Amino acid sequence: MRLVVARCSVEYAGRLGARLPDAVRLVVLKADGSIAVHADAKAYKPLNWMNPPCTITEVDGVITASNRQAERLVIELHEVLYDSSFELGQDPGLAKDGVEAELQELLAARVQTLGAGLRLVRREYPTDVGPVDLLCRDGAGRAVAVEIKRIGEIASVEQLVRYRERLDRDGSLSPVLAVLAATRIKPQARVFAESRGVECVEVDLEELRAGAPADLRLF
Amino acid sequence: MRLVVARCSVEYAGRLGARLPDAVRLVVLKADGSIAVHADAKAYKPLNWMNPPCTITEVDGVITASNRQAERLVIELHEVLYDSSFELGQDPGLAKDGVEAELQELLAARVQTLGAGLRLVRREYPTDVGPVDLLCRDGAGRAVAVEIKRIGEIASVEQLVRYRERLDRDGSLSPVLAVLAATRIKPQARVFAESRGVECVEVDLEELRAGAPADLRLF
DNA sequence: GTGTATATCTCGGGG
DNA sequence: CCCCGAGGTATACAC
Repeated sequence: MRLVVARCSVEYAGRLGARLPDAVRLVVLKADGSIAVHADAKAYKPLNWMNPPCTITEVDGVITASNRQAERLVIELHEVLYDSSFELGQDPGLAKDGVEAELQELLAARVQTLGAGLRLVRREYPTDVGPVDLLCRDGAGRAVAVEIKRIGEIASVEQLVRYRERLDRDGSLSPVLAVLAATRIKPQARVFAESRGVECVEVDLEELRAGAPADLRLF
Repeated sequence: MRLVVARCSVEYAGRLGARLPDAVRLVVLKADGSIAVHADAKAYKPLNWMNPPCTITEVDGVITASNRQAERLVIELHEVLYDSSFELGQDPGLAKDGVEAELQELLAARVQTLGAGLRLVRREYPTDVGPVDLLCRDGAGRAVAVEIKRIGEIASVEQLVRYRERLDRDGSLSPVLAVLAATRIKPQARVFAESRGVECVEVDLEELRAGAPADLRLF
């Protein structure tokens, strides 16, 4: 990893055009061939960048990065305050929990949390517009499509309605009920769900993790 | 801006949990109070970070950042290879073109590109599910809702259909036509648009910029 | 503040 | 290769 702090101007031409006037910035050149330009604000987003694979050349204080799509990033270094390289090695990587995948796993093991009498048919049930998170049958044998989200928004409802529409074409499933399950469902999403006949269920991640669904805790 | 290169381990607890084992990484502490941890790969995304506003403390080689939502980022520095600060000053900022905003501006000035006889009623016409990019009337006086995208996808069509549904409740507008305008429209979006009675128009950004719509160039 | 839409989104997975 | 979905998305903007 090479770190350059320099007064520089930057120009990007590709999916859009962008220009950065002369100022002091941090330029990071990483081992994977990527390059990023950072200002002294915003933790997450670089001002300009190019992802690998790209080829980077440096001639007379002008760093040029370009890729296969003919995007170009040109950094003119006017005054270099710092320029040094470090050997970092491969990163062992990031372990995560609490994402949608975990929620799906927990709910698949306890679909009755989503409605009394529900039983799981399949996770990631395939349709030709994408996989349904959970396909279930309720106590009366009706098919139930479940979409799982951390945050339930309008787009989540639309996604689910798209799936239901497809599943309804299958005579062995139709008519299909739809349930949106999320740790939080935004009010407007709830209203929209109502208008589309989609049931909303808010689930408690901590309770699911503890292994005791709320409906069993009542006793 | 303070740059620290160090062997470190990192832990984040908040919207999810994440843990980074011991390895050499770059830690960037910016003037706006943000902090980011980078590996030697991926131009854009830090491994871990915390956005401002957050409070950062450092005690005995342990940097802790926390924010109002009680998220916590803890970086344990085990071996510091480099640690230095730079004065960068305020960045003059990024000028962009070619984004959706430019496309909307160009199309607003030349709505006839989207259909003969069209005239603009309003940009960002408000509905209670969000603003319609362009509201127009066609030669026959019918209301036309236009959604503008760089890339037209299925979600774009659904967004537009949502708007149309709302606008149709207004007797002075109903029945409302819908047009999806984009520099590129994906095939599946096109099929879906057809099924929803949404017209698709691909527009040429270069031609729009040149100021001469295609339909006028025929003569 | 919440809610909505955009992004050079990035990133990963599946066909 | 493209398409699609998730993200601690971040970020801007309207209400």
